[in-house]
Amino acid sequence: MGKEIGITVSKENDFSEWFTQVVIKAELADYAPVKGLIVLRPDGYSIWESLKMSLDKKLAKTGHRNGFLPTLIPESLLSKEKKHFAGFNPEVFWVTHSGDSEIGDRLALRPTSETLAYSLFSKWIKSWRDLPLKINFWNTALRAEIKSTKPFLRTSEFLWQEGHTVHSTKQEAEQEVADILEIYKKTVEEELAIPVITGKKTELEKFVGAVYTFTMESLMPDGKALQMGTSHFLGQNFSKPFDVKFSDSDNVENFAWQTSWGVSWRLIGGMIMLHGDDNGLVLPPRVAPIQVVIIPIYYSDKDKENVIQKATEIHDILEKNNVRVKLDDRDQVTPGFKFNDWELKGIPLRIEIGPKDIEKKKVVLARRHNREKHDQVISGIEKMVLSELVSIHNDMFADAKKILDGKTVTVCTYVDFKSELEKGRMIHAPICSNQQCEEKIKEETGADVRVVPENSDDKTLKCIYCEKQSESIPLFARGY
RNA sequence: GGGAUUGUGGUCUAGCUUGGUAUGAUUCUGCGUUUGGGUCGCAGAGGUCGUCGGUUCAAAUCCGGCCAAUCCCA
Repeated sequence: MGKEIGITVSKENDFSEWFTQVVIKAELADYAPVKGLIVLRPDGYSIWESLKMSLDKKLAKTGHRNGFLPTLIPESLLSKEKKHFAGFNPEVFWVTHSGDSEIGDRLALRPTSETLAYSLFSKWIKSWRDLPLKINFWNTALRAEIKSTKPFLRTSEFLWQEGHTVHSTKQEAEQEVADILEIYKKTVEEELAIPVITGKKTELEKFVGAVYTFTMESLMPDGKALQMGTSHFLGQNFSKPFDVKFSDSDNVENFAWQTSWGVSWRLIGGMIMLHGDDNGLVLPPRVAPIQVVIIPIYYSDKDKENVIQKATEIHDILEKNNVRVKLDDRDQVTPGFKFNDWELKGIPLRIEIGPKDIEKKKVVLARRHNREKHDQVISGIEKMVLSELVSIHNDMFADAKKILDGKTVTVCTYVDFKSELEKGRMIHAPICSNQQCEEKIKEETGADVRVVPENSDDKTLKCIYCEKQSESIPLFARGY
């Protein structure tokens, strides 16, 4: 019995259904009444808050400050940069009425804020002394997703941050784009234990309106790549139409150099897919809303008193050491039920304590991610728990890295390319400078260039599609 | 963009073919019993059958629109 309480399908056999069940049953999120929208529940939002805090700290250190932008953008403004607008237009939600009266210049629910932010930047910036301008916005973006929506991965409204910076020189802006990518990578690896591959997007896949786009990609267990964050060098593509100008020290007017970058709650989707198992969610310790759960075990009232007292002591000492800890003192369910319950919710570390343990002055520690149990003496437990949490994170990252590396291959022919793709691999394959080859490969196989890693230039091989001289060896995969 | 499937107490579900008082389990509340990997018993609570409309004396059931979810293909 109890089958219907937990996850009813295996991750391996029915990945898609598994993912949805974990999201709903671990109480991270639920469906909203409108297509493609989800509601974040406290455990889901708490993970987002952890990411936000971690990123905010790093961004503050590098001179960024947070601001807030409204959701509505007039069409006249949104369409000012034509390529950019054309790229987004099909998925824009439009507000056409205010009450019963029609709005002349209809309003877009922001798909992204470049146009709105930059129309203001042109007002705020006059001199080189006003630069660099580095603002970050924590908000949501709305993009109408007609088909195959998935909680956290593809939703019509999503939480994200969008950073926008303005610089007086091209070099400084390019440095910013690279620095942010590094910050993103660090955050994802250190908070979520997700290994990523960084590099550039191709012309075909870059952000419309950018000169170039940096990206970080990860591979999910079903063989599809997930874009985890992007950082765009915008050059002067927006400063010109939006008139973002500054006077330099010689009092000559120049167009500014700009960047924009963002990560979304997709990161949470990636974390669920990568680390979760057949028992449910597995949370990396640094973002877990609860890091340690204590399960008291007792038979008689007398035992109960002793056990609860000891469990409370442990709870208090852990709390004093800044561990997010919960004592599950529910009386109406059995310890066995609690084990399953907290495993479903992915709590990284469990402490079991019963009469037998108290006699021996120890407890049982159980790790969620590999389900290993071992005894631990009570004295000095706070130090042990803190180091366990670090070690759990490291193990989770190492396991994920092993999977990623094991699923990344290099091929030289189109035949091999297709067969490796069917096995759910990420593939390094040489390609020429002709964009049509890239397009054809995407059309015929569904795989696109996820990222062109640094130092992947190579002119000594043959393009897997046309067999002419290669330009680089980018990384291909099917994507989310 | 094309196709298929689904929607019944919080959750899973029977009933639908052949229209007539909505089935069971789980959950929840109370009491007792149990508690080291999803205890058991008794009593009680909980449903506009996704939604709007049509057919009919009568619709969860038949028909249509819409909404939502899932999967497959481009």
